[in-house]
Amino acid sequence: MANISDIIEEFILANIGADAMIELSRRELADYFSCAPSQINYVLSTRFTQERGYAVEGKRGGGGCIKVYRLTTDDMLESISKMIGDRLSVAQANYVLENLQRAGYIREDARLLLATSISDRALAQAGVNAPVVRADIIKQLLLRLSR
Amino acid sequence: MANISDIIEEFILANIGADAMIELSRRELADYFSCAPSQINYVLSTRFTQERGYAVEGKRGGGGCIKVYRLTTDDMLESISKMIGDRLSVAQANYVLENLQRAGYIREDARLLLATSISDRALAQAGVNAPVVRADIIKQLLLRLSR
DNA sequence: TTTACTTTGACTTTCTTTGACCTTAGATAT
DNA sequence: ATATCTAAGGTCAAAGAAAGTCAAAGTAAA
Repeated sequence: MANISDIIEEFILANIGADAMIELSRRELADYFSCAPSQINYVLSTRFTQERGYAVEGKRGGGGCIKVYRLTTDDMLESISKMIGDRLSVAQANYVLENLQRAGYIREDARLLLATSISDRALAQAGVNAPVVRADIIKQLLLRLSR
Repeated sequence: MANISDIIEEFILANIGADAMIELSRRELADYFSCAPSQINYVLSTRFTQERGYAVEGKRGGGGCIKVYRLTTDDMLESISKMIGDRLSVAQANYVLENLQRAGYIREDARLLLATSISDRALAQAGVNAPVVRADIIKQLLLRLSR
């Protein structure tokens, strides 16, 4: 515990604040800590990953910046998410969506739209991969709902 | 957020008003924000696009001006379906979803969930096909919403 | 001594800003 | 009427300003 990455991690953690978001400038941070700009990317990609409960979003060009969000996890969603394997049929996915509605995470209109988005028609182009894509979509939804 | 383009965008959004239209003078705006006149065109062509639900119309010569309209529901479904080809980027798909929300077809929570379901992460397994799958999902949504 | 983690920097991609040059519409003079 | 002038807006490409990627080199831990 003394390397720059850890220090930068501390800094971000300390400043991410109550609204669970921080907006930073890669260049300024790098200047401040006297390191290569890409060091910031390294810290973000090793410490502020989705698995650890963070989302990172960057914008390039003049006035660009990097935003780091803290996701707040919910045990129930996490456990559902673990139960889901690599593949999901339309029926299984709909079952999950119905549960989410029942549990109050989503309303009926959203459920119907989501059902459309994971339907066989919508995922036709994914071919044999459709069940895998469908599982991923549902997993991402669970992640999103848990933040 | 500190670049002129974003500030000019804010300004236009703030002034477009209830009648969904604003008439502006390129010269005056550029003077006001101390930028090149063509900066205004840049803002208009990157932020006030059809995808995002706006139409821009300019008139040259003496007494010329630029009018920015916010599109309303009727125009929208039509222009959106025209816009959608075989493939759709995440950004494009999100504009569509934002338009749908603005037009009152979907609520914010549904939009966010749908955004998740067409994200790169969710469609990662579709690989190179992701933009095609994404376009299909959006098309199916439009079909569902229009009935 | 491996193996995993850090640090660095060259190169890429994306978005923004600027300026030179073009086109159009109305006004004015002939 | 017609030609010319002038005051708009339009286009495009080059330069600038971020952030992103990746691989090589350096360090620490097992």
